[in-house]
Parts: sequence; structure tokens; C-alpha cells
Amino acid sequence: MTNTELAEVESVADKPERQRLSAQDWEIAALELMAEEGVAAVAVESLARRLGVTKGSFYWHFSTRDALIEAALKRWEDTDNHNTIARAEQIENPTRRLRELFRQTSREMRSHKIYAALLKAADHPVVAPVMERVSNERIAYLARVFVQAGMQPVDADHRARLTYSTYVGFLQLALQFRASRLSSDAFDDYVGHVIDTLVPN
Amino acid sequence: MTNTELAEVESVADKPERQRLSAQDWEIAALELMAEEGVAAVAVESLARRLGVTKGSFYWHFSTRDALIEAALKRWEDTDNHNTIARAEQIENPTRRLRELFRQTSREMRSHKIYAALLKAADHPVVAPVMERVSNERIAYLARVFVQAGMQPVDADHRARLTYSTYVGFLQLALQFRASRLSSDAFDDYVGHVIDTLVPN
DNA sequence: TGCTGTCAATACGCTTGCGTATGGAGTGCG
DNA sequence: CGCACTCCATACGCAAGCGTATTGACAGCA
Repeated sequence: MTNTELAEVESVADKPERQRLSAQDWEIAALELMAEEGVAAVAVESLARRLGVTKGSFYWHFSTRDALIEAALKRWEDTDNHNTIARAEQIENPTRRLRELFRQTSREMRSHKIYAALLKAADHPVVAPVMERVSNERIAYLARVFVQAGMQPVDADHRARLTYSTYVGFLQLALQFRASRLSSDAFDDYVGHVIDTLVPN
Repeated sequence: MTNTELAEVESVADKPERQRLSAQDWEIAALELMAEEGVAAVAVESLARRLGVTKGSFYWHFSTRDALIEAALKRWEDTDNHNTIARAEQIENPTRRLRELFRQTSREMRSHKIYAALLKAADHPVVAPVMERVSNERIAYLARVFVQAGMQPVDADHRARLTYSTYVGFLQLALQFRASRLSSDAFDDYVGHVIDTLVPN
């Protein structure tokens, strides 16, 4: 672990073309590809080409393709993911926290693209448990905040589910149908409407 | 067309095992498989096995796999699909119509399963245009009803998008994560909450 | 009966993608 | 120097899936 960290630091210098890869490099590249072209596109040979090596390298780091997927998802869950909620937690007022959560969420694309890709691969045995865990955590978090914002527990559960469904649905509609994409202003208007409709008070 | 319709009528009789297949049979079987296991599972040989024949048969009816997908989706769009809106249209009061639309939609599973499968394959060149057409039609319809229910056009557009996102998101969350499925009663409660939140008045 | 059109079986070639086996190149270190 | 460890290339086997080519079975009809 200390070894890899040192390697990481050094790698910042000779970034452009470096010869020897670590498992991390494969995981990161896998997430990148996943965000762009979906889980199915994460193929060993394809990834290897991207990294300028061959599969001979891959199978030294990972025993199987699924092992890579699993490691990559773990990385995603640990980093991209926990940050989202942690950042929102800093705002005291729950109503304002929800507003900010929505606005923040409506910006940074990368993690969302990955989540969208995972949604489309929810039948994959490695992906399914991750998705279930992440989604349920988020819904539960939303429910807690709705309670803090003054809703009854039952209503808060429903509203959390409704809210999260809205998020998931939006990902599908927006990220897939690239044609009917909203302009930046129109999108802000839409988010405003969503907030007014779903956030109490 | 009259020929095929007659054939359809006759086929009801000798359903269990019939020797010679039509293009229709393949399309219907494809939709069935799609609903159960997704677009990717619609493979020529797999389908053939299901129908008790081999691919030799398939390639007589269709020139390619994509041709089958396309024909099957056309069938889905023409039948399963247009009925949904048509049925709702019979209710005068727009608010009640929305309520009923939600309730109806929350029942019949088959067409939803297909739509969910298509969502996960929205990058497929044959699937994409169908999805875009269907989704936009439905959103536009919702927007019209919201206007009839008294909303301002801009708000109605937003609310329609929000509502449809909720639907799409629900499909993902409910149909995929089979574990955390709601009981029938809890589901009715949830639909009630959704209606109260999204339908004006 | 024989012809023709319709549907189907079989065999083949091709591509993609996974996983294995094996040998080789570079580096650190004793 | 030479050994060992790490990372990588190459070559191979194998399965799934698409599409083609060819032949066969059966029905209707002249």
C-alpha cells in the first residue's frame, strides 16, 4: 500500500506514457470506460488497448474480468460516492440542504454517468449488490432529511422514494436521449420546479 | 394482412405445438424474451430453441437480428402502447384521469417490463428512436393533461417531465432490485403519495 | 404424379471475448 | 554478476453469436 502510494506520487511526473501499470490503473480506466460506454464495454482486450498493453498484463493483476468490475465498483463506492452525502451534511437547515443536494447533483456528471451505466447493468451479479446498497443508502438518507424537514416518517419514506425515482428517471431520460437535451437555463428552471414540488415548505 | 389475421384466429385452436411459424410468431416470442431477460437476451439461436426450431427457420423470415428487433418493437409500439393513452382518454375530468392513469399504470406489468428492458438498451441504434418517440409522446401527453388540469404551460411541461421521470425511475428501482420490493398495500400507499404530490389540487 | 413455393435442418465460416500457458524483459538486490 | 520478482507479449483453446449456403420436408395445385 505504501509502495503503491509512492508510485502514485511519482507517476504524476511521468504521466503521459508510463510503462508499468498497477491494479489501480486498471480500475480507474475501467470506471472511465464504464462511464462512457457502459459496463458491457468494459472488455479486457479493449481496456488493454486503451492502456497501451495487452491482456497478458491484465491477467497478472486480476484473475478475471468480474474481479476487475468488482474492484472498480468498490473504488467508486468508496470515493465518488460517499463524498456526495458528506458534502451535503455540512448544511444545517434540512430544507436548504435538500435544495443544495439537488443543485449539486445536477452538476458533476462523471459519477452520475457511472451510476446510469450501472442501472443498465443491474442484472449483472457483481453490479446488483452494489446498486442495491448504494440506492437504499441514498433513499434512507433522503428519508431522514425529509423527517428533519418536518415530514411524518411514513410520508418521508414515500417522498424519499419518489424523489430518488425522479433522480433515476432523469438520468435515463437525459443521459440516453441525447437529442432532447435541455439547455442550461431550461435545466435550471426544471430543477427549480422539482425542488418546489418535492421539497416541503 | 387479412391472411395473417385469419391465421391468428386459427392458431388459437392448435396452440400447444404447431409446426410452421410465421414472422409474427417470432416477433411475439422476441417481445416475450425481451420482457423477461432484456434486449441482449434476444439471440437468434436462443429464440429458435424456445420455438422448437433452428436458425434456419429464422433467417427465412428475417434478414437479420436487428430486423426482428425492429419489427417486434413496431408491434409493441402499435399495440401495447397506444392502448394505454387511449384508455385514459375516456375519463373527462383531467385530475381524475391522471389518478386513474397512475393506478392503471401501476398494474399491468408486461408492457412495463418491455419498456424497462428498452431503457437499458437505449444505446442500441434500433431501440433509440423508438424510445425517444414513445417517451416524448407520453411526456407531451402528460403536459397537455396538466394544462387541462389548470397548470401554466411552463409548469405543466416541467411537471410532465418530473412525473415521467418518476415513472421511469420507479421501473428501474422496482423491477431491478427484486429484493426490496414493496408489498401490495405499501405500494398502493406509495402510489397515493405520488398522486397527492404530483397531481395538482 | 410432379412442380413450385414455403418453412426448416445442418454444416460452415467469421468475429468477439474470456481465460491459460509460456516465455521474455526490466529492476532491485545479495 | 546473477537470482528473483514483477510486469508484459504472444500464442493458443474455447464458447457464443451472427450470417450464409445448401439440402430437405411438406403442402397445394396443375
